[in-house]
Amino acid sequence: MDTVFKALSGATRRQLLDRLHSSNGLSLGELCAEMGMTRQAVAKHLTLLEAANLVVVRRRGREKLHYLNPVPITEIADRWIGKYERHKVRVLADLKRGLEERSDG
Amino acid sequence: MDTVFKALSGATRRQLLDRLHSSNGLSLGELCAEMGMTRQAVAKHLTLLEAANLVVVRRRGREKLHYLNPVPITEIADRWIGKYERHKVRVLADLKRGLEERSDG
DNA sequence: GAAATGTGCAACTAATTGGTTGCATGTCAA
DNA sequence: TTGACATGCAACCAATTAGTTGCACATTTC
Repeated sequence: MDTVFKALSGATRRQLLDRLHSSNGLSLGELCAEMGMTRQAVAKHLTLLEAANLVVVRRRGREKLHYLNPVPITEIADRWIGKYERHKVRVLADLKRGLEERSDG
Repeated sequence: MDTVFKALSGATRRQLLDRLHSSNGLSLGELCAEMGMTRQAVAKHLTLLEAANLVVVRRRGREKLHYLNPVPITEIADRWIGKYERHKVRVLADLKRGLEERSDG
């Protein structure tokens, strides 16, 4: 659980999750594109994401394919939002998002 | 949004949220108890939690009361879990939790 | 099997972070 | 208005982190 928060704490790692969210199953090389840093740096970040089980990998020949695993993310909310509180909070969040989209979205 | 992840990245700050989750509206002094560090350190952590809007405060005389705000936490999940994917992932998370409770809980 | 491609591992540096100490400010009670 | 309590602010230090460079290993292709 600790590892999940650690993994999510870095902007680079969140960006990697964004990439995988919009295009799942990318290789290390593909993930490096547009990241503006060395391949080794990206690989280190992916190691943390794997340790947190936020990313799972599958090898294909010399390539390593990365897939986003959303389960640990839901467990974050479960820690501080009670089961019967969820719906109420979701309504609030949706309302907030709606207002933001109208004003500056 | 960035500030939320930064705030959640520290174990001490997560512990503070735990305290507020089980007993909302505590003062700085009350939050310091059982934290095993100086008041100033705790105050710094609370500053970050406020900046992230995870904690909102209300002054009462010379005291500063702290309240947990769960909305930013739901927004984390929204970033990487699509609206129509939520239900499926929740079922998986509940299943996982159920299995864990049976085995080692 | 040699070259090109894709990845793995380790040492190093600059910047950030988590905690400390010391002192200042504001509020309540007598 | 003095003393006690609750909090605020700033300088400082040790440990962690984000990125780098350099080299090694594995797989495909010719």
